[in-house]
Amino acid sequence: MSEKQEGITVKKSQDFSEWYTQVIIKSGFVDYTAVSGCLAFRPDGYFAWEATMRATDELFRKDGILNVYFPLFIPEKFLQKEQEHVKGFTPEVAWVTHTGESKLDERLAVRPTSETIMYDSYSKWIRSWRDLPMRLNQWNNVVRWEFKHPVPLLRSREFLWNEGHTAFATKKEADAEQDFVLGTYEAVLKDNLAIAGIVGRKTDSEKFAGADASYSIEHILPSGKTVQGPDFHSDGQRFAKAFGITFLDKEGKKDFVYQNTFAISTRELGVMVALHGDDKGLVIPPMVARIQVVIVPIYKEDTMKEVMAATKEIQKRLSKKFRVHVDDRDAYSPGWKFNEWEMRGVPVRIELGAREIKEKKVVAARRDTGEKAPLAIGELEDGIETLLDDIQTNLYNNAKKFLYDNIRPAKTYAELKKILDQHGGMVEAGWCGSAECENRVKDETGAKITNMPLDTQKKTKGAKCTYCGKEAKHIANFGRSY
RNA sequence: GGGGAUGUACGCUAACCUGGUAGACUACUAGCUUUGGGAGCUAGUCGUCCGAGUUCAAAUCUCGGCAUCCCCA
Repeated sequence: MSEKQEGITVKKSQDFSEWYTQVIIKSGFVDYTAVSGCLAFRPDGYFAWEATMRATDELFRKDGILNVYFPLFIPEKFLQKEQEHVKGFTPEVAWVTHTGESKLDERLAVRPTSETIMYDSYSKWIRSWRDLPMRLNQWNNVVRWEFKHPVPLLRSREFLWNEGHTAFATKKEADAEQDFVLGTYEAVLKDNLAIAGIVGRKTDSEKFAGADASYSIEHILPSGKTVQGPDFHSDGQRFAKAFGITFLDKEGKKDFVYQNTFAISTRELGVMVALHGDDKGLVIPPMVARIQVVIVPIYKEDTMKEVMAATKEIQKRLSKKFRVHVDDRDAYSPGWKFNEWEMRGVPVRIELGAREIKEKKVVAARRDTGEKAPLAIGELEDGIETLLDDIQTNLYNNAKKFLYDNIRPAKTYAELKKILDQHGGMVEAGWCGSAECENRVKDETGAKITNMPLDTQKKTKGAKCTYCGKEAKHIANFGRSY
């Protein structure tokens, strides 16, 4: 606790960008470093990522996905092997060209994603149908040096993520993985970061470089902009053909594997901050909070001994079930501490003074609503547990409500434009499926198709493309994205 | 991809136009005093984004770079 900061000086509703930057930095979640676009994750921020990572990893592991690790560097010739892939990533690759004073014969890419280096190994590891499915995953960092204007977490040049890379004998088996992965990501987001998103299919022009089809979970931020969350790609046999990943099937016939890739990244932490934070600062969902409960002892000189003894006692009890911190700094007033812990987003604060000791109750303040309520010291564990559960649920419900409140249907193109300008968010509209209409809308409004939600596709009957008026093949969500 | 604005201490800001001892608040350190919603006093520490140019002299003027923010595509 070496530094203290003033509070947040702008309102979330008035200047979202400024608010976001202030909250994320002043709360001590992450910080800028000397390298533009590359962040330092501070203990609270990294804890939230670790919690998200652990939850995801656990679900992957239970389903049979195994963790591996591949090099940070990728030989240039590997990137060249799949043409769509190289086209998509080349503009943003950072290169290693020298070691010491000598120039490398072949420069090495700092991985923007690991398909190419992993699949080179897959081609050696996979020989028979007995080797399949091969479902591997790695937790690592990647670098995409494209951005003109980085935004902490939401658009960082280096970010942390998982990259799952699986290989199957048949398309059917490969496709069957999609529901599991997207369902896992949805659950992880809900149960940990308390955020929601729209699951859908990307259009051909927005799909992953090298994939046959891409699926994503899309978020809406309070600024009205959309942001892509976790994704899943059906790669078909494209990479298998480029990297020679073949196997002999039961009949002794040689075939290429069918592959999927999928990822969730530290960008989700940015979405969490953006959605839950308020004018007082950060609000961290209990599941990912490094400190879930902060105890602020309140004493005068004559009550100090008694209050500190009670504080230690309660700390000892609560630490068995929760992540607890006691703020015993003598130099600061209780009011100062309240403000600081609120800015840092700690879910529950316990106020404990002579008055509480006498009444055998503490004051518990919840960060999400700001409500203060007495809790009986005798039943403190239950009371805190209920409170933390409530906060987690409440944050998720609010995030979900915000999401759906900001998706509005449009029947006509004029309506679509009007909604984008007035509200931002997503506009649900019919689309004929042509790249031409998609691009026209993008050029004219700046909004692209975030995805085509899986659960609205049945509404296409009778719907028209909002741009050309022809019969709609899809219901698409349009939004201006980060 | 195009345009605009801004860079002074951890943060916020003054001096810049009109070149001449970088100052306030906050934070930080020490001591005293205080402690139920950002407490006070005293003393101290820390700064002109980087590089080049003009000049006796540059935070200030010029050029370049870098960074941050905003708008448009």
